[in-house]
Amino acid sequence: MPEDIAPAAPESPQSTPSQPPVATIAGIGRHEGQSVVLHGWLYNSRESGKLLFPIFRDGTGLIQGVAHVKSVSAEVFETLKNLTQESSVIVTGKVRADKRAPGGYELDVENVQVVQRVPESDPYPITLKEHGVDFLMEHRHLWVRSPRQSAILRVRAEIMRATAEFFDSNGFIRTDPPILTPAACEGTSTLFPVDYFGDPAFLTQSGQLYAEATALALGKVYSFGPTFRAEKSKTRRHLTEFWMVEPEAAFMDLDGLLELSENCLAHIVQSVLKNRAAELQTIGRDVSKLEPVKAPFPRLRYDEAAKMLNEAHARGELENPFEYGNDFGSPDETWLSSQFDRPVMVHRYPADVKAFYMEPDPADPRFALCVDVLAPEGYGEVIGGSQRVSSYELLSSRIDQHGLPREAFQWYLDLRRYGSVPHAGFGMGIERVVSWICGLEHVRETIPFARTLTRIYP
RNA sequence: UCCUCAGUAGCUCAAUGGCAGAGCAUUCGGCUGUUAACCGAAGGGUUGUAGGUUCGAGUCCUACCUGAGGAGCCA
Repeated sequence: MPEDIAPAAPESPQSTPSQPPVATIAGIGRHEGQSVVLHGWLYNSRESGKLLFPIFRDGTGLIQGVAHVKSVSAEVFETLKNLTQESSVIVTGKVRADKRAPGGYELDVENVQVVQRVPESDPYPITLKEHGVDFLMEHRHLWVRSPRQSAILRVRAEIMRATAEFFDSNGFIRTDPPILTPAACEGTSTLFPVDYFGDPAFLTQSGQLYAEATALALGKVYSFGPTFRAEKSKTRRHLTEFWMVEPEAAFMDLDGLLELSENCLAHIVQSVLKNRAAELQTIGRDVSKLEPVKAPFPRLRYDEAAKMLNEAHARGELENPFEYGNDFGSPDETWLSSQFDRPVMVHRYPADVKAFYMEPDPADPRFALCVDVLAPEGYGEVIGGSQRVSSYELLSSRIDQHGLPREAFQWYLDLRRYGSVPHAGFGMGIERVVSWICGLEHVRETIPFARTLTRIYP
């Protein structure tokens, strides 16, 4: 139970003629030499005899405070000396530039008001020392306060903002699909079932089919939301709940889709480099690996990629031989994506290993007009897309061949009955993009609260 | 679903089949520029669970539970 709840915050924590202005740590340089008020938490505290060094965080950054026994009142000194990690505070102090400070500034503390004090009997569980994955994920609601995790979430927000900006400024209209759906779009084994007033329903695993419908209404559309897959995957690239962006455009062919993919990814990466440089530094990301990510991206036919994989295996760089005709395995993707300094676009896979809705290549129907975009440094697939089957007859027979429930796809077949056109789209997994741009080991750190095969708490 | 590894103090980890240990965190004391501060002291344990082998099991064996990494599948 929280204790020491302070009375209501000051009537006007904002600036008044007699009170210093409320500042953020990120913007504190604008107040050099002035007194400011910070709203935040005690991140850590060091002391050296009669000198105290409380470090505060406010969500925008960290700043070290300095308080000497003779520079503040006895009451303030005692309060600071006994303050516990992650106690919430309202601090007043004077901003001073200091070369010793990592952020360039220190705060000479003048006053501190404790909003809620963390009791010693139940200290904040996450210390500044090392912790294991299980412990951190069990305390994810607190782990997000750490500087590195906060920085990752800021980069995620920028990636989402830049993604929306890209599509909005290129004539795409956002049309979000339903999350509750009556049937699978690719197969039923990986769906989360829900009870819909007594009828079976599922959480969506892709908004694509609905995006195709709105694309034929509005021309160019995109959806942006959560999707759910009950795959029993335990890898650094998988979540059971993840966010996907799915653009879909009428009259677009595979070539147009390749251009759209590379322009979208390049815009996102360059936006993060421009707007979140400080966060990338906090995370420790080598930005020289991101700077080359500009259009055009290298393009490989499936056949060329397969040849490269075979040669790599012959040189001993890949353990297992690649069997022509199969989809690429995870190690294959990792190797391929490590060969380039920017994402590589692999297109025209064998139709047999790809989804039922993909248009066959008219030049050679054994191949599908599809593309996988593989992020560099071994991060692998971040985008999967295709030109869609536009013929009613072909789509209808494909649905039967794949054993899909015909009734559930009547509305989807309608799109080929009434003014069918060539159209194309892709799906981009936001968490994989965040993981790549931040240079992370695992996607579980890219989303505020990850849902994985073994975890649904907190 | 399969393969591999792990589970000991709040956390991170030690302990040859033979007395249950350290660092951090917490508490107490010291230190006027510390950068995961440092120095001294104290408290803190049903060694994941259930069986088995043994004079003796944290350690060996069996089953189960939980987690991690990987495969397949995918974004």
